[in-house]
Amino acid sequence: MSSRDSLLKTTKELLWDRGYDALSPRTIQAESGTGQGSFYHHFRGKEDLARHAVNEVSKEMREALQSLFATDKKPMDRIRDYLLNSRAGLRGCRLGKLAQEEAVVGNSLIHPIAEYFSYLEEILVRTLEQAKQEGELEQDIAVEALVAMIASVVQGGYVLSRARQNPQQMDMAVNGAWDLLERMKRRPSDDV
Amino acid sequence: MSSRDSLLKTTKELLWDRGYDALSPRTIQAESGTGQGSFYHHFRGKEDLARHAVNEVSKEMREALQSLFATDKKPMDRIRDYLLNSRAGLRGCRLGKLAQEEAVVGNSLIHPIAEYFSYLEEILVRTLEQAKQEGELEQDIAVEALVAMIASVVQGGYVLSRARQNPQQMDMAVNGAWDLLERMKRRPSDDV
DNA sequence: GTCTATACGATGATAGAC
DNA sequence: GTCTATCATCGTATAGAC
Repeated sequence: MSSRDSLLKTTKELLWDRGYDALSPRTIQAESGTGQGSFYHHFRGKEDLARHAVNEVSKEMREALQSLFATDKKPMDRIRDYLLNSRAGLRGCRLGKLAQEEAVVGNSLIHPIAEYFSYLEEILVRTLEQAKQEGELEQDIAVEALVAMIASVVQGGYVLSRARQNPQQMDMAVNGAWDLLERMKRRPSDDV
Repeated sequence: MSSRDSLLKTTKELLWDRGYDALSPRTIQAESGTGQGSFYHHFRGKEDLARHAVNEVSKEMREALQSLFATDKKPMDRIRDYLLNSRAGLRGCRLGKLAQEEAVVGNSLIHPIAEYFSYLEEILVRTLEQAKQEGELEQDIAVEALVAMIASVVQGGYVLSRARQNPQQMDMAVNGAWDLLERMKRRPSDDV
């Protein structure tokens, strides 16, 4: 692997665990086995490297979303698959965690992060609209709000898991959300 | 205000905005108008001061919860009040934000944070159980999961608001959650 | 209780040789 | 492309005078 790739790969991992502010060029160099020379030859500096890394993470996560939703399953089953997807609650969300840092908001780093959540919203809206059309979901549900709720439960699950140092908080949160959603699926008795 | 109080007050504010890691004794001194002498006279160091500050925040937030839930309203109305409570989405949760920092987890700071969320869980469980007893909520709902979902939606609302730099994400998330909960309230037709 | 002086490692980056 | 040397500044804390 080239020095550049090595720097990027290491930075992606370190960003996940320590965040942006607590990350130092020296640490990245040590972990990736590269030196000053490579670091500043390939990137303008810490922010530049981090931006490239976050861009990659954002892209990877959008692709993962896409393949998760690109199935023949019924809309609400895709929602269920998303919600109940396995997650490392204690480690936190690769992007959501960064959004909590002051040094990230008001920085170029926020854009690829916002882009991911924007895409998540888009794909969830599309899926729920389809669920409505196919009669899986009641017509009078406010889709935008429901989408924000679904995305929030996942992000909040990470926060609770970390705050309580208990990975199960994540599982309980998404299960609670799915429980409600499932009951919301149009009942036979509601048929027109 | 005494130097000690001034240090604590300033630290609580700075912790909210910048978090623990990005906070420096020098900054606290500058913002609070105190000097080295006062800082290290009243506290052992940065972590000690931060712990006192977070303890106070945790206590304040638990008291706020308590007074929010100490009403004669029906259980589900108290849940509604909690969910739809006004929140500064862009600023983030004073405690949830800290839980995302690596320097906080695995530190004495995590305890007052966990304590708050533990208390929140307790109070929500109690309220939902009461809602069941009073027939406001269907009997077969899993309370623990629902509670984790409610707490998560709030925390996730903060994350989404910051990630998208849009305070409305918080409002949409809690509204989406309340919308589902309201539909879950036991319908007249379900009466035994 | 508060002040100033001082210390030492870490941070983020530049300079120039190879 | 990569290395080593160097730098100004910040972060966290101690020492001792007042």
